[in-house]
Formats: sequence, structure tokens, C-alpha cells
Amino acid sequence: MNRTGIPARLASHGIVPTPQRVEIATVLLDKPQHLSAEQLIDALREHGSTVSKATVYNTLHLFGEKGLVREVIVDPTRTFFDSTTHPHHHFYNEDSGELSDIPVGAVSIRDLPELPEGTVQESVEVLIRVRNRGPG
Amino acid sequence: MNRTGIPARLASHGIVPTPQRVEIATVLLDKPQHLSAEQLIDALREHGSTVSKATVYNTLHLFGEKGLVREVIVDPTRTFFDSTTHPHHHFYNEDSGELSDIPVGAVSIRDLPELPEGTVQESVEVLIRVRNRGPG
DNA sequence: TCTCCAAATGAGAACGGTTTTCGTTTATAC
DNA sequence: GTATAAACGAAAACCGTTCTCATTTGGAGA
Repeated sequence: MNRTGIPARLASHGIVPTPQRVEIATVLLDKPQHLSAEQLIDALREHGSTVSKATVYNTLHLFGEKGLVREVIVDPTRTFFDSTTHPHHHFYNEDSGELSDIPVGAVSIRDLPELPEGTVQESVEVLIRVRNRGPG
Repeated sequence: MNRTGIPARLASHGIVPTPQRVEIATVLLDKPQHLSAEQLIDALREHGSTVSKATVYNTLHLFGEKGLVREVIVDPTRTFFDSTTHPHHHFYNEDSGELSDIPVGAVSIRDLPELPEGTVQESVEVLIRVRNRGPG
């Protein structure tokens, strides 16, 4: 169902399922994961895909707008794309550059604050930065 | 106390208070605020300072390492430096690019999760992304 | 089937915030 | 005064991302 399901999944999000988009979605949405654009391009190449960098970026932004992936900003040098879109939070290992999920329910917010005048809430993100425990 | 206090404040953080560092700290630490490097350079220029870009970046990183400012990453295009270092959280207005503090105590985390194997916690950050309320 | 048109793709150039390079200046020690 | 290391700064390099624009693709209608 995975491979055949991708085009339908794109369509259900209002995305025209072109071959390139299907390739990208097949690799990125294969499992819960967080990939940078560069990592995704590498993965695509390993799968024999030849999609261009421009299309990968265009597609990632399109997927983001349509709610098929979530953009995660934790590092000034690259953006991560999260194949899991339901609400959850993240650990970011600053030593390894690895982004991982905090199990749903393992953390929750108490007392959401009043928003700044004239604004509407977009998202609530909790990020726990960690480092590898040093020797000792 | 502000101007005379800055060199001592740097020194107390293990930072040699050179003229440039004092200029930078004087502008950035003047009040609770969040400035990007570019905004800070503009502010320095308005104060008559001629510090170079390289020194501003070097200094900001040094201040960050020494715990004098906090780096806030919410936008892939620029890093913000927060003059308030005690624990607090942020609103980020994606329309205006404005970063603001969530009042301390207005939000708190329930049930911190277990950290990934072999890691130690660095920080816990809550970010609430907002947008300007559209007309209507 | 042929044409037209709009959307999508891709190669490579451009962009822009940040980092690096490396020669010069400054501060401190002796 | 001289040596030495740290700090500074101008400009180039860097690099992830965006942009340009020519080409390709896919559908609608003739």
C-alpha cells in the first residue's frame, strides 16, 4: 500500500502527483524521520532518482504548505523536514545534529499564554536541546 | 551604572573587555531585546561604532559561549541574540519577523521526558509561532 | 492526431547570512 | 624598547537556499 498509496495521498492534500513528487514523497514519507534537504537528495540518489535540487526544494515547500510534512528549524545551517505532522515535540542533539521525536504525551504545556495583540497562533513547539554526555 | 558596569560584567563572565566588546555589549545588553547580527550592526553604527562585521560575529559567539547572551533559532535566514538569559520562552511572529518574550510563568512544561540514551539536557525551549490576524 | 497553454522541471547562476583568511593593530609581559 | 599572543577588520570564501529562464510535460480543445 505504500507505493501505490503515495499518489492518492498527495492528491488528497491537493498536490498534483507528478513523478518527481511521488519519488520525493516515497522516500521522505517512508517512515517517521527528519531529513534535511541535502540528506533527502542523497537518499533520493541512492534510490536511483535524478530529481533536481530545485525541484526538491520546491516540492518540500509545497508539501509544507499543504501539510504533508512539517518544517523544523533548530539549526541555523539547515532546515529539517519532518515526515510526522501530528503534534509532537523534539529533541535536538547539538553534537550529532540528530533530531528525534519526544514521545507524544511525554511532555505537555500548562497554561498557554495570551497571544500578542492582533495575532493568531500558528503552532506550539517544544525543543529540548541535548548534548552527548561527556566521559566521566 | 550601565556604561561603567559593562566592562565588569564582561570580566565576571571571563570575557576580556576590549573596546569593541564593550561597545557591542553596551548596545545589546542595554535592555531586554532580541536582535539579529544585522540589526545589531545597524544599531552599533547609529551609536557611532565602527566595529567590523567579523568582530561582531566573533563577539556574539563568544558572548553566547560565556552565557552573556542567548542564541535563539527560529528562522532559517538569521539568528537572533537575546539579551535576556534567564529561562523564558518566545513568541515568533512569522509575518513581521519579530521575536518577543513569553512572560515567565505564563507557560510551563509538565512532565519532562526521559532524555535519549547518553545525553544531557542543554535547554528546554518553547516557541509559539503566530501570524498577524487577517482582516475579518 | 496536432496545437496551444499552463504547470512543472532542472541546470546553473545568484543570493545573503555567516565564516574564514590572513595581514595589521593592540595589549601585556619582561 | 622588544617579544608574544590576542584581538581586530577588510575582503574573500562558504554553502544552504532561492531564483532565472529555457525546456519538458500533460491536458484541453480543434
